[in-house]
Amino acid sequence: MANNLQFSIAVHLLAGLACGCDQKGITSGHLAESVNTSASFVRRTLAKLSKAGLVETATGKAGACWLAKGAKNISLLDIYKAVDAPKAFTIHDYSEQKACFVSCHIKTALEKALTKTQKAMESSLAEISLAQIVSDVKKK
Amino acid sequence: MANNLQFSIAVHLLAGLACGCDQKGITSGHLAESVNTSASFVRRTLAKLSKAGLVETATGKAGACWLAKGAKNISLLDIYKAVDAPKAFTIHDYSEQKACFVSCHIKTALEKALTKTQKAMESSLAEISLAQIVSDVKKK
DNA sequence: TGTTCTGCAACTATTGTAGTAACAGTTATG
DNA sequence: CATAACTGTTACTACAATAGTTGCAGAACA
Repeated sequence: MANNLQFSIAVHLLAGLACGCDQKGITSGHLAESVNTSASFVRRTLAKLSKAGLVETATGKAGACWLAKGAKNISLLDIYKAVDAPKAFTIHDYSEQKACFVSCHIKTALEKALTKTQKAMESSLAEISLAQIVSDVKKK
Repeated sequence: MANNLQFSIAVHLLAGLACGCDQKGITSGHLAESVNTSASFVRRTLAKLSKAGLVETATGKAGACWLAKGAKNISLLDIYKAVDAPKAFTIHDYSEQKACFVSCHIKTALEKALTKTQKAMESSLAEISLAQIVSDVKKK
C-alpha cells in the first residue's frame, strides 16, 4: 500500500463500464465485486471520475453509472488527472541552509527537471485511450 | 511524506558533491547540513548511490565521499534507478473474479500501459544530466 | 591508542492510503 | 404514501511505507 492504487482501480472501473458488462448501467456494488473491494470505496473513486466528467451517475433506487463519453474519447491522462495521481517524483521540502547555495537553489533546478519528466509521462498517457485498454482486455 | 523523497534528496546530494562545495571529499555530516537531515540518513542514501557506482567513499578517520564519474556522465535516470524510485503508477493486486473477464485480464492491459509510460518517463530522465542540474543551480 | 569517520542494522514516529461504517438524500416501485 | 435500493459524503480505523533516530562495529589516520 502507501502507493497510490486509485489510478489503476479507476482504469479498471472504467474498463468495466466500457465493456458494458451488460446493459446501460451498473451499480457500484456490482463494480465492487469485479475490483474486489467495498462498494463505498468504489463510489469514492467514482465520485472523482464523475467530477471530471468521465462518468455519469443516477441516484435513487435504480441508481447506476455509465461512461459519459465513448471509450475512444477517454485517455489514460484524463483518468490520471481525474484521480489526482502523484507526480513522477516528489521534491523534498527542507528549509534552506543559507550557507550552502546548492541547498538554496536545488529546488528550482529540480522543478525544472520534474516539469520536463512529468510532461513526457503525461503525453505518453495521453496516447493511450480507454478503448485501447478494453481491446487489450478482450484480446485475451 | 509516504511519498518517495529519496530521489530528490539523492540529486541534491550529488549536486552538492558535483559543485565541489570545496575540496575533493565531503563528509556525510557536511552533506547532512545542506539537506538538513541526519548524517546517518545521508549515508543510507549514499550507500545506494555507491552501490550503483555513482559515488566513491573512503572509510576511516579522513573518511569522505566524492563523485565516481564526471557530472556530465551521470543522468537523472542513473540516480532514479540507483535509489530504486517508484514506478510511474502502481497496479493493484486484487484477486481475480472469475465471473468477470475484465477483472481477469485488466492486469496485463495495465502492465502494457505502464511499460510504455515508464519508458517515456525514463528516457526523459536519461536526457537530463547532473551537470545540467548543477548549471541550473549555479545560474541562480 | 584514541579519534573520527563510514557502514549497517534495529528501532520509533509519521502520515498517506486502503478499507469500513454510518447516515442523509433521492427515486423507482408496490 | 411507504418501502426498498441505490448514490454521495463524511468520519473513522487499520496498515504499511517512509523519514528520521540511535547505536555500534570496523577502518584509517595522527
